[in-house]
Order: sequence, then structure tokens, then C-alpha cells
Amino acid sequence: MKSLAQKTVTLKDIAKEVGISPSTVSRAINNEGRVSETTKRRISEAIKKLDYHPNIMARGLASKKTKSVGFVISKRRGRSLDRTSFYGKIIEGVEKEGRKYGYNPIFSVINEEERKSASLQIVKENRVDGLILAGCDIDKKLVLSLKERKIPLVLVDNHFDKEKISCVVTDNLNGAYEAVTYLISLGHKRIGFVAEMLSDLSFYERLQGYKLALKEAGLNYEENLVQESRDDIGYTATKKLLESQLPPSAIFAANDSAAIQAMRAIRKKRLRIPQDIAIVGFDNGEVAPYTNPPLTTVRVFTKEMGQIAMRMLIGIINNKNPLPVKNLMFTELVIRESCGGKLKRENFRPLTH
Amino acid sequence: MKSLAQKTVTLKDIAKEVGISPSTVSRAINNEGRVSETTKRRISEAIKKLDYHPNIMARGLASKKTKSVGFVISKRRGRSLDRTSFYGKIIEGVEKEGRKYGYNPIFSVINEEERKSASLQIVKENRVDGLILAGCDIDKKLVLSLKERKIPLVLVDNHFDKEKISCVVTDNLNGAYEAVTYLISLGHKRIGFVAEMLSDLSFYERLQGYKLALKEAGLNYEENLVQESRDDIGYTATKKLLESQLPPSAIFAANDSAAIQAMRAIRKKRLRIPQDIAIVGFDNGEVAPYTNPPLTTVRVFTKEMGQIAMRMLIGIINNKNPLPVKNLMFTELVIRESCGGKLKRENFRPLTH
DNA sequence: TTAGGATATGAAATCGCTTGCTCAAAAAAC
DNA sequence: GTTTTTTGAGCAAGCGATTTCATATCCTAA
Repeated sequence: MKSLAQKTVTLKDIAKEVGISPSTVSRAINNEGRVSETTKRRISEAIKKLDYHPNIMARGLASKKTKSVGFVISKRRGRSLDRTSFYGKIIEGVEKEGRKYGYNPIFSVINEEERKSASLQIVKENRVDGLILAGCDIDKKLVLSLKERKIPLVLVDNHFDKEKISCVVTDNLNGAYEAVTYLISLGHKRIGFVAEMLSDLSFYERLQGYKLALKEAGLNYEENLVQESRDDIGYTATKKLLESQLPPSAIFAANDSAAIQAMRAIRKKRLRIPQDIAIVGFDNGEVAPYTNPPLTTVRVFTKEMGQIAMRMLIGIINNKNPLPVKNLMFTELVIRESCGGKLKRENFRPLTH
Repeated sequence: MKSLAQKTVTLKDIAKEVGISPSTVSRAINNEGRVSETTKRRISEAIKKLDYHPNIMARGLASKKTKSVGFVISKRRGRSLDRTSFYGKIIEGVEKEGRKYGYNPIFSVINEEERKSASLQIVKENRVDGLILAGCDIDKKLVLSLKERKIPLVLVDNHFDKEKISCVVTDNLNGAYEAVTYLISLGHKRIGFVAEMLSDLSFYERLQGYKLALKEAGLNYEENLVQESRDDIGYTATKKLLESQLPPSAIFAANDSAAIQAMRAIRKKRLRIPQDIAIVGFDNGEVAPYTNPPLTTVRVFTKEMGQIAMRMLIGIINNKNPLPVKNLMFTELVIRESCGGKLKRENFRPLTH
């Protein structure tokens, strides 16, 4: 009826062109079984000549491999999809890496029905060879159900350590440690921590890094310097800090969004950044260079996370990765102007713990 | 070898269960040919009972339809992919709409080879039934080549009017008109226009809207109030405006990025926003609420553009859209604080041209 | 010289679904 | 009551690959 390709060139055509059987051509293409160098060459010449491209559908049907992977994200119930650019960067990496090996990512947002049934449409339909599940809103139940069915799986920006599923995550602990250490190196002794919510896994880990840095610098950890406010992403939390008896001279925000809200709260109090109070964020999102003043923050290598996740997934699909691996991505402190100090990264002390 | 589904239920199984031939089951599922209501019911019961899901690969092979579409973006040569969140929003809409009809989007970034050969891997491999090409970096050559091969096609945020290809684009003219009219309604008489480059189609259209608004308000169009600076996305352009004999009292930036650069230039000159100079952007990107002051800008309905594009594409694929259509998306002025005026949209005069 | 083992190739089944053709039975027309 | 349509369902041939098994050829070793 409606065919995309003008006049489809098939395996058979190549076989005919070379004067050989389709089986051999197939073997040559897939580099398996024995095919003499001579015929291999002639085949690849014919392929070029006729501009042949294997039909993915046919190949998929015969070999049970689709050469597609699902890139799956979830959105918080009720809310619209935030962190669009975060996911965008990840899938960019996924696509880039996948292309090298002939894999294509199918973009999918989990819907209510899939959440309930703990299964995914694209999996049921055999559309994909494996999945990349991105973001921390992915249900554990879903993940377990997929794992049980032996679907190749990689988590990005999420992990369930007990379940031993391959994942690639940001080294939140070190990232936070480095950020706070930086603040300390600028002379700050009272440093606040604000977050949207401490229950979120990433934010919790960042809090641990914060504690570690304080401890190592011999500073006391004060519980009331740590505040969260869910509804306004750290605005109220910051306000509380600023209005306390002994307000901090610096704030470490669990992410850039919280940092921005913190800045808003600080400005509201007519305090200056960084003169009166310094601030560091986390993520190095699109917004960071454009805040006023530009935000010093911890860079997360989003695109690279996507690439690595894809590479791992391909390994799993092809049984090359016998063991699940947790991949910790290093971070990088990006120094802008929200802490005043222009101290270069190289000059400040390295991780010691 | 490695199969995703545990024990694949096939059409045949359904047929056996009902005691009927596979052909009939297929017809029932696809709602074509004649099948009695009775057997239809029994079939759908069996489907539910055995949890059957058609195998996309097999279906694709037989019917030449993949039920996938390519979501294709390009990145400017050399540069990394900007506007991630823009594309993210679009594909979100594409996915949402596609899901209703069983279509999945395959995410793809055009690479150098594809650009050169004016063809796409996913098309050659018969992976997709059609394409959504997003962004204005898509080569015209590529588009024409695809069109010639009768690949169903929809452009998003881009159009080649002469080629009569279905597309969905922002109504840049009206959007700009509305923004500038708003500035005029606040009393501004000298309004500058800054852009990264005027050659860009969208920006050119916005310039036309700017001119229209001036004209309609009886204001003269002055060429030297329009400036572009490519390397710094409007920074130098703004600087030039501010240093001119008669600097403007307001600036309309061709997009949010330019607006941010303009703000930077304005701040550098120690001018206040909005007291000394007002500014309006275009896009309502992620950054807009977080600039200082928050940016008044023209909202573009990105996700909806994706939805509409997908709906159009599905129509084309199924021959339901006989004629190509250019879909103009209305915009909405989002009033924040960068113009000072808190004039509500409802109070200011409507489009009259 | 010949059996035995590599090595290269082919034939044919298969993957799961669609679809054109055929055909029987039921309904409608004559 | 026969002929013609209409309707519902089955047969079987693809779709374009992969893959198992068999086979032909060529070496090498006995």
C-alpha cells in the first residue's frame, strides 16, 4: 500500500547480485559463521551498490531483537513534567551512544495505567530490547516487575541498591562535599542546607556530603541549619534560616531550583549575594548562568550519564555484562559569582576522605 | 535466544483458544473485513484472558507499518544542542498524542553523515512510518529529499512555505505584535529590537510583528533601533542601542536568550530594569521566571505544538489529511516584572489588524 | 590414495502477523 | 423455488530477515 522506501532492496537482491544464497549474505552482514573474505567483500560491494539497508522489522521478527531501547521517564503524580532539560540531555546522550551500535531510543512517559499494572506497553508489544529508566519517580514496583521478567534494565539518576540493578547516578555525596568544602575554604563557618524535601534520595545523599564536609573541617553539625520546604522549593526554608538567632553566612541548596528560591528569599530580606550571604546550588542547570548573580553550582554530567547508561544497557542486552554495576558519576564545581570568591578549583584542597 | 516476554502469546494462540482461524482474529483486531459480533466478543475475551499483545515487529513486517515515528532534531554545526528543554517539551507532546493511537516516537539527532546524504538512518531501515522534524536547523535539502520519497512529514517550529509541507509553527508575527503593543501601551515611544541574528526565520517574523505594531501605533520605524549580534546573542547589539544618540526606553528581544544578554548589557551600563529601561523576551523558557527581575515574555505553547504535530502526522500516514496545512499557534503574553507595568493582559487593547 | 576434519555455502523452516482469494452458508432478489 | 448477493470464515502465500541442518569443496594426515 504505502511504502516508505521507493523500491525496497532486500537481502535476496544482494544475494542475487552476488550470485549467492541469502543465508550467506545474512551471515556476512552479521559477522557470524564463516564466510570467505572474497565473498564478504563482494557482498559489501553489492550492498553499497544497491544501497541496501536491512529491514529492522524483519530482522526483529526473526532474531527477536528490535535494536530499540525504551527511554522511560515518569512524572510526579499530578504535576507536569519538570526537569525537561535534564531528561533532554540524558536522552541526547542515550541517542548518541546508541547510534554507534545501531540502537534507537523510543521516548516514553509512563502513564497511569502502566503505573498501576507495573508494566510497560512498549515491553508488552516487544518493541524494545531493553529499558533505560530515568529519574527518581520510577516506581520500585515497576522496576522489580521488569527485573523479574528479565528485561535488560538500567536506571539513571535513581538506584535501588538492595535490588542490585545496574544504574548510573551522580556522586551526590562527593559533589556536596566538594561544594561545602569550597564554602568552608572561603571562610564560612555557619553554612545552611535547604532543600525541597529531604526524603528525596538525591537530596538525602547531598545532605550526607554536607555533613561529611563539616565534620572533616571540624565544624559542628547543627540540625536547625538544615531546612526543607516542599511547597515552595526551599523558599520558606531559607526564610526560616535567615530569621533564626544565628543565621548562616552561606547556604548550600540541594539543587539549583532550591538555590533560586533561596536567592529570592535572601533578596526579599534585603541581603546581598554574595556580600551578606553566599550560595551554592547543585545541577548546573540551564538557569544557573542567568541568575543574578550567576550561580556557583555543582555540575552534573547529564549527557554523559545517558551515554554511559546506554553503553551499559547494550552490554546487558548482549550478555556482555554479567554483573550489575552501580556507576557513580563524578561532579564538578562550577564557580560563578554567587559566593564572591573567585578561587579556582585547582587551588582548593582535594577530596581527602 | 533472549526473549523479553516470558512465553509469548501469539495470534495463533488466540485463534486456538476461540477455535477459529488466525486470519479472522487478525481481522477482528484490526477492525477490518467482516467478523460477526459474536466471534468478535469471544476473541476479545480470549485476548484479555491470555494477555495477548500483538508483536509489533511481525505486524510491521507484514503490514509495512511500524507504528513508530521519528522525532528528529538537528543541532547547529559545531555547537552542542541548545534549547534542550524546548525540544523536550515538544517530544513530550508528541509522545502523549502518539500514545492515544499506538504510535511511539523514536528520538533522533541528525548526524553529519545524514546531513550530507540528505537521508535518515531510521527511514532507510524502515523503522518509522513518518517523521516529525523539529527546529529550524533542519536542512531544506533533507526535507525535500524526504518529501520526494513520499515520507509522511511534519515540520515543527520551521516551515518552507513554497514547498507546501505540513507544519506547526508559532505565530511569531502576532506574538511580537502583541509584545510590542504592550510596551507601547505602557507609554514607550522608542523601542529597540535586538536579536542574535535577523536571518533566522523566526526572528525575522518577530521583527515583522515589531514593525507592524509600531506602524499601527503611528510610530516611526527606525532602522538603527534594530540590532543584531551573533556571537553574544544580543549583548553587543544592546550595548550599541544603549550607547546611541537617542537610546530606547524599552527593548524587545527576539527571544529569551537575547533578553538575558540584553539585561546583562543594561546592568553593565548601570541602568535599572524596568525603571530606566523595560524589556520583553520571547519563548517563556525555563529561565524566564528566574531572571532578575523576572522576565515579561511571550509564551509559546511548546508541548501543544508537539501534540498537534503528531496528530497531523498520523493523519498523513493514514491518508486522512489530503492537503498540507500550516498550523499557526497562538501565543500569550506573560507579564512579569521586567516592564514594570502590572497592566493585566485583559485590559490592554486587542489585535486589530 | 583416501579417510577425516575444516571451511564455505545452500536449502528450507521459522518468526508472528496481514491479506488476497476462495468458499460455504445465509439472506435477498427474482 | 431457484438464482444472486451478501456475509463470515479459512487457506495459504507472503513480508524480509535469521538460523539450523545438511552438503560440497578443499586440506591435511595417515
